[in-house]
Amino acid sequence: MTRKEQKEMRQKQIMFKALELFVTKGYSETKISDIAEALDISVGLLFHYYESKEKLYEALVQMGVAATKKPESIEYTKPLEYFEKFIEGLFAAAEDQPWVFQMFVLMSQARRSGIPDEIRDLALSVDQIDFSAEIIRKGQLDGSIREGDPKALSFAFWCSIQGIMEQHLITPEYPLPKAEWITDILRK
Amino acid sequence: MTRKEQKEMRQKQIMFKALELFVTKGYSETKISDIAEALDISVGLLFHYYESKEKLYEALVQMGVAATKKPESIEYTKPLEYFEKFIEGLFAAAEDQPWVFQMFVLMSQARRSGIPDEIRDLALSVDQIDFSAEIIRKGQLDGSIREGDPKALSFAFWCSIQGIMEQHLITPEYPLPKAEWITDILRK
DNA sequence: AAGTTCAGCGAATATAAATTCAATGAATAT
DNA sequence: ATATTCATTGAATTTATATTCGCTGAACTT
Repeated sequence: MTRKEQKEMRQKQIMFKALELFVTKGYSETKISDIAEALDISVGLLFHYYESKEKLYEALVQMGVAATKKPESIEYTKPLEYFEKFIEGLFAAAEDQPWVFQMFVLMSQARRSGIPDEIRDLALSVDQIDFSAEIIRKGQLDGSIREGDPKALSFAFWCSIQGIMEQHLITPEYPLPKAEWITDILRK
Repeated sequence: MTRKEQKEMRQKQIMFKALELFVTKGYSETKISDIAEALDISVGLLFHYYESKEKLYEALVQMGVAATKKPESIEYTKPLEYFEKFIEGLFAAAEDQPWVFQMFVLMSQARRSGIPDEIRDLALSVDQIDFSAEIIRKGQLDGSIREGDPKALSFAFWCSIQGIMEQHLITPEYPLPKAEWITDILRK
């Protein structure tokens, strides 16, 4: 293995393990040494790759922003379909690509307080609520989505998703809900 | 003011401020000195009242357990009513008694990992999911609640509530959803 | 009204976690 | 072949925060 490959592999290793621990245990509750131990590497090596815990966190958020901006936009004709497909895609990823799920939670958490402004702003740059409110407005026009402030509806929808995903990471033994149950928050 | 009164007042002051900060900033992100500064008291005084940060946290969870167990059980005839009334009560409290709201979030967070077992077990002792699953089962029998694993439905419902409340504490400017939108997760 | 308790303070200490650094040897470059 | 780079380590250091402690004066007790 070339050094370049090795380097990239380590970086990925560290990021994905950090992602996992940050979303399950919490950022502050996760010690650098927890990550190092989980990967069976020294603490020093971690600092060789990331200059600080905060930078590592920031790198994760950057990765999340990049992943979100990828133009794999969801195909849909009816507004409700958009939300349904989104949830199904997300829940399907829960098993084989846990990082998709974890990243979603990380991004939501990064928008909260207690996070350095610079990082929070990054995370806020890909906020779903306003975008979804637009789709909801369309759905209200064609009668598929219930009446009410589109932003409030969007808020309710995304917070529900968020709550479900956070909990699922911690207690994966509970079955995930059907996508339909959640979209019924919006359905007329 | 007698000393006894003074003592009780301080204890309450400390607890409610800690509750507020713990749920908005997070437990680890809240420094003891943050609490002291917010109350304009010395750090030493805080330790005069609570022997450690963790004990303070535990005292809060104890308070939450006690509050939950109070037999102010919700009156209802139809199962869905139970959930609707619960949400309405909770959301109504958001303005005038923020601590009700905050306490609910604290209890949910205390059930997660990263929390000392002893405290988590306390919080788990008043877990809603199993209790609600029973009510959901009844609702399925009388046809008011949709088909599906009652536990999964209960999980979806409570996680949604949790997600909404957590976010509301951090961005109170977003309007809270109508109770009906959320109960439609369960409605047939 | 003298003695005791206790709220309250702030500086000193302890602890835990993040971060630095010098040393090593294997991979790469010249 | 020799020199240079760099992944890696573990011990030393720094930093952040929790916790302790001795002191003070006001409130209670007898």
